[in-house]
Amino acid sequence: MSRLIVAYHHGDLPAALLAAVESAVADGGVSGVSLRDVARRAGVSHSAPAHHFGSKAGLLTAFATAGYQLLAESVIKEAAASDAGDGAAELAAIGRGYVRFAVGHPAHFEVMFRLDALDPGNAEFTAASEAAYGLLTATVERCRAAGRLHGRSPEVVAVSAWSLVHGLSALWISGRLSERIAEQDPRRLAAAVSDLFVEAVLPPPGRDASTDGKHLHDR
Amino acid sequence: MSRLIVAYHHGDLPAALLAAVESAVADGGVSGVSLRDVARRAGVSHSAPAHHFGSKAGLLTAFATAGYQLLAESVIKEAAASDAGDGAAELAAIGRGYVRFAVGHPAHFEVMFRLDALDPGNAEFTAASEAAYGLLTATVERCRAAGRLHGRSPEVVAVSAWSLVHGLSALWISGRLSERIAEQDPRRLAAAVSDLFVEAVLPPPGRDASTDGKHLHDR
DNA sequence: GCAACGAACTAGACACTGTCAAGATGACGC
DNA sequence: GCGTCATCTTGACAGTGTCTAGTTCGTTGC
Repeated sequence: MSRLIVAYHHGDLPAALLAAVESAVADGGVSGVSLRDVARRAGVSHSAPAHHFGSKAGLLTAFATAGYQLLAESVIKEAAASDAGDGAAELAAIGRGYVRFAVGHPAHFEVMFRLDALDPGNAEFTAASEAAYGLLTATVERCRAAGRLHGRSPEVVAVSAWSLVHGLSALWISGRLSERIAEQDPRRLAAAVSDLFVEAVLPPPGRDASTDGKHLHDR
Repeated sequence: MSRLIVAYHHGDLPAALLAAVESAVADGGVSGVSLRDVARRAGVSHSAPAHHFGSKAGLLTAFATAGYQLLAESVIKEAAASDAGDGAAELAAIGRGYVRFAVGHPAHFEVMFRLDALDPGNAEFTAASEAAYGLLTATVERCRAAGRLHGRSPEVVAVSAWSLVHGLSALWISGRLSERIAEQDPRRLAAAVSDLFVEAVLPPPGRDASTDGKHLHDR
């Protein structure tokens, strides 16, 4: 009851507006989103969104923040399903989870990296994005502790891993990838790419450098 | 002389408009670009851009097409500077060239992947993008012929390589990367990431699978 | 030399956008 | 009951993309 302080008129307009953003992005891309269209989809007046989110950038930032939370959920879920080990399998799971999120929530993904359309100073937004990135760095650190990095810089490995899955997701979403590649299931493609990375870059600890990842081939 | 058929009034308005797009994107991002602002920067009336490019999407598509041509130039230049071999060094050079382009022409790069703001059916655009992608697949094919792929799918290797450099570029441009990483020179970061990939994924041909990339470490 | 032509560009209008200021509505504490 | 205040509406403003109709001015045919 006291939870509904904010909800007498409409029900939960902020949530309804965020849902309207999703369908608007799905219909016409981020550049096709307008506050007035979002308002129309939610059945309210044209300036209701600005009242709750301040501006168009504020609305999109809130949507992007929700996206980072969904991303973290997807990554955690996928990592939990993998066998806990020295972090390497978990890193591949993070990659799969990242792409799974991007493909499952293309509208969120698209908005999350449109920084020029967002409010970059928003505290909740940066916190959500920091939290998601922390999942990656923590896992890379576990790989390092387990001797999986073979002397490589954890920073370079983390950036490479992030770039790989981010690039794959972005290219897939943009449609530029599906025109060219035979593998039409993005999740299987993500799994193949993630496994390739982990297997090649993070083979089980050998003597000094990467020595043998051969027994990982048989998946 | 006869080359200037198109140029009696202004000089070369299409080129001037494309240059105006670049500065407009640099100032306010893609979402800050307006046809009227571009026209103002070029010193012409508000509807002159539409006359030459049809629409806003047409103008941005022409700008993105020029971007793909610049990308191909940058990649070719960087690859030519590397010692021609079995393709592996060339692949790393392509990665460096890709990021060098993205960092050197952030406005073009930003527009090139904003497919929802472009005219996807434009023939010159798709031709330019195909040509750029062909440089990558040809190099991966040379690696395969040289036994550098160790039985991996050329398609997966090509997509991984592209995703890696594209993701790195996109994250760098978005500003999300520079907040977190100590290495502040994107070209050195690109070189480190490209070398990591080539060294780990495409070690010199060994017995069967990736066996030893150790002697490549000392660069 | 000179008109007809056509490409390059301008000027005006339209519906649409984001944002702001002011007003209306209705649930809540007292 | 009644003031209070967050929720939401209404109306206005400058700015936008695109369309139509006009104007300017080299080039070409004669």
